[in-house]
Amino acid sequence: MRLALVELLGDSILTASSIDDLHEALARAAGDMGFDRFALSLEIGCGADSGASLLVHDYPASWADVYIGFNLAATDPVRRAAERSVLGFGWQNILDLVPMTDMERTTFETGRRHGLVDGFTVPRHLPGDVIGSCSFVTGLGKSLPHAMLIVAEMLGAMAIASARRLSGWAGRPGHAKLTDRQRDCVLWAARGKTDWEISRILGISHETVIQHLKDARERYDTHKRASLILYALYDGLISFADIFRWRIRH
Amino acid sequence: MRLALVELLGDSILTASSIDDLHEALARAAGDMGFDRFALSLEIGCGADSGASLLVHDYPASWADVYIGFNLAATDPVRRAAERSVLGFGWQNILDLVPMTDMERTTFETGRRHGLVDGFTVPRHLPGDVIGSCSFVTGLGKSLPHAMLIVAEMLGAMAIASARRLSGWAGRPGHAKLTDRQRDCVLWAARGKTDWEISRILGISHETVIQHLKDARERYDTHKRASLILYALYDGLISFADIFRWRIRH
DNA sequence: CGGCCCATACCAAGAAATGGGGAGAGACGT
DNA sequence: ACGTCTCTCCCCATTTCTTGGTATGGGCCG
Repeated sequence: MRLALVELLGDSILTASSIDDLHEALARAAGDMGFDRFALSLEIGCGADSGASLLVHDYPASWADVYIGFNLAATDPVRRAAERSVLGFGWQNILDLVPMTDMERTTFETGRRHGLVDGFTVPRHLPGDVIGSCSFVTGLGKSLPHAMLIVAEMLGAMAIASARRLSGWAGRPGHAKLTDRQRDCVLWAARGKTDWEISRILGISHETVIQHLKDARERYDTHKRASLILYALYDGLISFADIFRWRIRH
Repeated sequence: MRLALVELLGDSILTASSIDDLHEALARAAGDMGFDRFALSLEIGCGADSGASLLVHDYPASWADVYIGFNLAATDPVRRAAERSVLGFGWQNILDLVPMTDMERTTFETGRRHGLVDGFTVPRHLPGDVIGSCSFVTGLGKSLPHAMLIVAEMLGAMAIASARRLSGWAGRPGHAKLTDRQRDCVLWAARGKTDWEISRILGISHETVIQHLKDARERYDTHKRASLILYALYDGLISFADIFRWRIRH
């Protein structure tokens, strides 16, 4: 019974007491589900603060060397798709989530030649805290175990939660918090307005807008308008919905 | 068989063609799992002003009125825990995730008096995009259907994905495509580099970087560097991990 | 009360981005 | 062979952003 599999394997993943434990538990889980390999990736503590990254996998060493050596993560479509999806996805369906550049296609094909033919990736994120994904991969001459994808979805999520716990990251120490007016200015800046336009919109002087954005940049310890916007967006102070003003119907 | 339940109910949730459809599917799912009620919340924007949100639920009207009227979301421990958890959690375990203030305890107790005694909440987030949670709730004299929590975890995630799609967030067609080089420049711009710094990093002339960004802006029909970055981010051409990762390594 | 935060307003100088031109080399497909 | 696209490079003028200051008034809290 598949659900018993979730509970059994899930327990060993959630109670792992070390990264090595987790490696072992995930390797067994991947095998039991009918996959050949796994990879768990965690980016911890992104945003204005620096954090750490964690990578646990049993990919071929040849591929791992190439991947890390040439920083292929930068052109890995799987990783990027993982940040645009709420649910797990098969690698065949990546194009439904994100467009692929030529470089990314190359990275994907290179992986395939190293034996990473098809896979199922489970994304799980906490804004301002962690960006995680867990992939289960099949090799040559094998197709994804479709009946097991639901199990993979659960186990992948558990693996990410477990890795986050093991990494000892207690969350971001302190959000840079903006005042209401600062946030207003950042929001309108994100909407593409100039300082002068913002001043007309908010009914305050041009110099005041400059001052608010100056203060906001300082709080985020950055010198760039674009970075300020990105930090505020990542922290959830503003959102794409705010920026593009899309209306959600009820 | 419980996993068959996931597949059956999950299908009706994922294929819902309207919010009303989704409401109906979730109500049936909650009942079939042994819960009494459900609430699905999609948050777009943490700021109070235009922060669009989607709320689908079958909570008692009396509670909904109080919750919205007094803006209890601001002191709802369930909501706050949902922003700090990777996996679904039972309301009994909220204290493992976040400390609770007196006000939050009051909100929690008030909900309990309105018949929301215990619950299981599934969080699911996409940084810069959506903060979602789906709760399944039991009433008086009933305990959580523990065997069904895994099913709830899956169905809750599906409900969030479905609601996100229905709200018009997913499936935005017509991506402007950038060339590889344009994307490189946008990415480094998102990392807070000036045009001149980008030229040194990519080993090309300052003028060329300016040209690439000029072309990229034109493709997205914008006149602002920040907007260009946001569009590329929204379209999935670059990601938060792309933007922030390099910091982690150095 | 004095200190702190917030919002408001102003000035000046330098750095950076933007918009308007133009141009050549190489790849690719029809 | 021709057009299209990409990547590369350059010039100029103008706008916008960034940084360094200063300053006033209001509100809140110990």
